[in-house]
Amino acid sequence: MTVSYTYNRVDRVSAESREKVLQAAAELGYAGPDPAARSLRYGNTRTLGVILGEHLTYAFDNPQAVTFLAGIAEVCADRGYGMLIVPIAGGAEDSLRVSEVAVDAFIIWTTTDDDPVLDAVSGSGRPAVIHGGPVRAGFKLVSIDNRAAAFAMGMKTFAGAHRPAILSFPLDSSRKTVLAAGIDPDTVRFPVTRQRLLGYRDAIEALGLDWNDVVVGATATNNEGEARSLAETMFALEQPIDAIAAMSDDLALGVLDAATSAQLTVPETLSVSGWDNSRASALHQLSSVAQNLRAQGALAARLALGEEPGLAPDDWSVVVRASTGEPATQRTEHGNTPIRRMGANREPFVRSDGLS
Amino acid sequence: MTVSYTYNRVDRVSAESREKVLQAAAELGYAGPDPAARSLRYGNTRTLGVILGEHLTYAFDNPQAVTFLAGIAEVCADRGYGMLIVPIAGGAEDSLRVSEVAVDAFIIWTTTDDDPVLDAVSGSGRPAVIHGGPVRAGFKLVSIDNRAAAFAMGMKTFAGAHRPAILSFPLDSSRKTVLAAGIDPDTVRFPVTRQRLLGYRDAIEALGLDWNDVVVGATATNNEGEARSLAETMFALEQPIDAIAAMSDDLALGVLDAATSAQLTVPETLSVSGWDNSRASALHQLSSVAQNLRAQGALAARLALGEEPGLAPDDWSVVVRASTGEPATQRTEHGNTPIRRMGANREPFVRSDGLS
DNA sequence: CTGTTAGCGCTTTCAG
DNA sequence: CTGAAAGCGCTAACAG
Repeated sequence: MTVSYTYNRVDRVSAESREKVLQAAAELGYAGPDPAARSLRYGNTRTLGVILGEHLTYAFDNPQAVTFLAGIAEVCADRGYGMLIVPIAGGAEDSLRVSEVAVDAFIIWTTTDDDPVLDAVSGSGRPAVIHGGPVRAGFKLVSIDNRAAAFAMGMKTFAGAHRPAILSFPLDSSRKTVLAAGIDPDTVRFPVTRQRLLGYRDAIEALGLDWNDVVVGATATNNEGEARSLAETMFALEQPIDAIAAMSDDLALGVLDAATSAQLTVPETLSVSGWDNSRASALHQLSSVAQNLRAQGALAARLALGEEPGLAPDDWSVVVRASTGEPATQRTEHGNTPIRRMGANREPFVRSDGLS
Repeated sequence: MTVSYTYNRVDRVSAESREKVLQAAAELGYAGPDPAARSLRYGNTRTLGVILGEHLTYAFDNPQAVTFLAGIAEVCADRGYGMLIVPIAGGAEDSLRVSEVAVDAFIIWTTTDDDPVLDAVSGSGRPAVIHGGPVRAGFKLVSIDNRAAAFAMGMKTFAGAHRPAILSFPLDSSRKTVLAAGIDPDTVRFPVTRQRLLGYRDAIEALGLDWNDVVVGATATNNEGEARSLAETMFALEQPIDAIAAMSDDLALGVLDAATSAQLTVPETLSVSGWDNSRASALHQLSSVAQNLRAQGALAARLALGEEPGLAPDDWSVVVRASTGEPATQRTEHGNTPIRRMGANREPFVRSDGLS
């Protein structure tokens, strides 16, 4: 039939025939080429698959993940690619769903080292870009150097402290709330969390403190309320905590709230820092690690599409505000770590090995 | 080949053959059935298409849209459906993209009455659910009664005011910033915005005020900073504004900020209300219209999947806090409007006609 | 400019 | 339990 040409090669069909075809289509209720048949024929789907954590719906509650998604969406909208959110629900059927999804490539929001979904992605044979970690053969990685950033922020947060503590994301998939000292970072299966713990430990040791004395509180979710109650527990310890580095601004805000209730002055009796430089962190004069998750999302999308982006998005920086005792609005740039260099000749913001 | 059975009807193939097939697959690098071919054969894709406003990336910056998405995601994760975000970029090619996308049904985040994307969805012949509006033959609608809710909140916000004003979403797709009196709501092409303006006008008239005196400020984006500067202009008018109903909490927070700078006391000299009952609205004692966008997202997804949900999500309510001059934390339930009744026999939270 | 043919990879009869 | 054949709807290549 000429009908295919009518829809695809407008120039290779006479206006007359074209009109006839369109008319017939209208009568028959034909809605144009079927996309599924098309992608079978073409061998591609013009769709990117996005895999969001252990359960899809957690991700939408997480402003960082949403920002990352916005970056992917930007590139997809520009290139005309669909963005297919894969229905991950934390069950055994997740792997099946990954292999049953019609996409050209995958983008994965950071997950545990041993998430079976990663095997399913490998098994699908399609290109994959992972954000944050874990590092995997065949997967491209988009990530800041979380360890270096945590180290830099740890140095600010813990400077002068005697009883430092860390407020962490969950340490394993059980997501149990934990409060303990001397946690071994290497036992943590979430690579981003692990790298940050390692970075904080680096700072503790650089400051001459003992890691085994450092209390780590891990919340079940990235939730301000939970952070507040953990902080309250920390303030009630025999030797009360005097510095807390939190892995998100939400957690840090919970700490600030608890500090207000406990009438602790920040930063004099308590130094606090967060992560991701949210609007709220600026509002509350909270020192925070800044990174451009939107740019990272866009980068991940470009890599997934097989583009070779020459320009890297900004790397991380430490934004120092009043909560860690330095003059407000001072901004210290970092990122010239051994792993990722800034400046004219900086390396591309991509790694496919070794970070973990 | 027996290979298909290996993957689909595990019971109809001997363990031995199955093993052989799997082994061969591994050697040949066969990654399992191709999803595109599968959906061609099955005639369905197990994927829901989501269309987000005039440009995809705006939506991710809009916490309300994100909450709605979370609701869709919840249902998709549960049912094993993919959630395909259609790459809408505000150009002529958007319609093409809609028809080229392999999905079983569409969910549309509210857009203008005449958005051509809607025609493309109609033309695709696939089921569609629209959130907020516009109302269209063949599309299911999930929406609160924005007019009734705006009326109820208008009555609280404008009570006792002499110079009321409204802070609105854009009035047309040009998204120009506007500040004018006596706007005719019926000229506004965004149905949600139109309904809310109509509701506020109903309140103005019920309070014996003149709509032609009511200043309407429309921001280009849902942005606190822009709201602040519009509010500042309003405060500098010959007869300064003494009540502002805003269509989002973000806008209302900008007003509160401007009020603080202008040393206006809230609610004594300025009454303010917002919309969507965000965390920040509670924090700042801002009266706000509450609706459960997450439940609406979930409902939209169930409808798109052809389910007939018996239970409707909660309807809207007016949450009165200190910013409109009533005792804090008092909560007035509404929703028993002519259009959508609450209570034991309430109508399903779905309409497919007439709201606009 | 138009019509025919083959085949993308799969699953589902239907026979063996 | 396994094999063969047909066809989902499309498009690229080739002939007319």
